[in-house]
Amino acid sequence: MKFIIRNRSIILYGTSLAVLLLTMKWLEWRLVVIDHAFELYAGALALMFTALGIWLSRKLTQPKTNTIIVEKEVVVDTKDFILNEAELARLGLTKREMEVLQAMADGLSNQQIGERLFLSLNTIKTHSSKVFEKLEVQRRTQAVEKARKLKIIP
Amino acid sequence: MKFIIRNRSIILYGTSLAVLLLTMKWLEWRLVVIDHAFELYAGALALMFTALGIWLSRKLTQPKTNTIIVEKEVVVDTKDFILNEAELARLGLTKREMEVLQAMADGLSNQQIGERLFLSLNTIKTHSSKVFEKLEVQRRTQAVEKARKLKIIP
DNA sequence: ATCAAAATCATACTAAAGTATGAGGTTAAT
DNA sequence: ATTAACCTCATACTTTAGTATGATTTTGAT
Repeated sequence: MKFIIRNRSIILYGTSLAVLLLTMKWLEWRLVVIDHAFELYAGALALMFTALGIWLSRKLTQPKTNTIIVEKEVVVDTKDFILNEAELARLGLTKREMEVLQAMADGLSNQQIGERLFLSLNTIKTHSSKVFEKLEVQRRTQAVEKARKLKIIP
Repeated sequence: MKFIIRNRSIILYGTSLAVLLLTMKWLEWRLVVIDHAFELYAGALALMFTALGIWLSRKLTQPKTNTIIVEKEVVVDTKDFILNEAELARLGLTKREMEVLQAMADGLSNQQIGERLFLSLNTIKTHSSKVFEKLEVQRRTQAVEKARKLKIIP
């Protein structure tokens, strides 16, 4: 059953051919009677098979597809923080200094930063002072502001 | 000339038809000699016109267009700060408190904020304390952090 | 191995930030 | 006119931040 469904085009084509050949056979007899109708007969045949060809073509060939790609702009919320490595290099902030700066940006107190990084309060003070020097600021709030502007922290 | 180019398919079809009819005429003569070749002749005719039909179909049908919409991510620098008025209302920050908060976010010291807003240092301290209360934080850095997260300052 | 930069921590100090409380003055709504 | 919220400022105090200086230790590069 599935075979029939799958190959129905081929079967149909075969059947059509058979039917047409029979028709031709009948017309063959007609030709004896009305002799000069041959051109009409041939024309009809041509038309029929042309139609069959067209139909076949449509059935059997998958349609041509012109794929039109339309680019739709999707606004992506710029979490896209691109670290400004040039600035970072220029400023010469060390790893630890960056960590302290980041913690400051998170709103932590020096005490809390010390706890986070397992360092003493004094060490944090030293580091933050260095950060301020390098960023040429006086306060942690300014440091965070500037660091954000320079894209060295998110 | 343009007419020829535009309708070349039709012209070709017509020409093919003419050629085939001539072929048939020739074959008609052949039929007299080899009589039972008629089935072969018909079969050939059928095949030819089927092929013609297929060719015609392919030429004449315009291709289907599959429009594929590709979502392309476009990075838009979200300067687009949308003030979260809901949060602002919920927190109940006053005008002055907002001004102080903004100045804090700009990295100013309380002294500088006082100068900017023509207020005394003590007034700024009062305001900032209120801001901290309302934002439920202890330090200015945390206040700025939270305010930014809540989208009440850029 | 040596040298410089980085990292750690301390002490001592100053400056700024933050808290608590109270007291007038202004303004807008009832 | 009264009330409540807001704004202003002050004093007194505590806490945190920031500066200056110096010492010791790690670490990476020559």
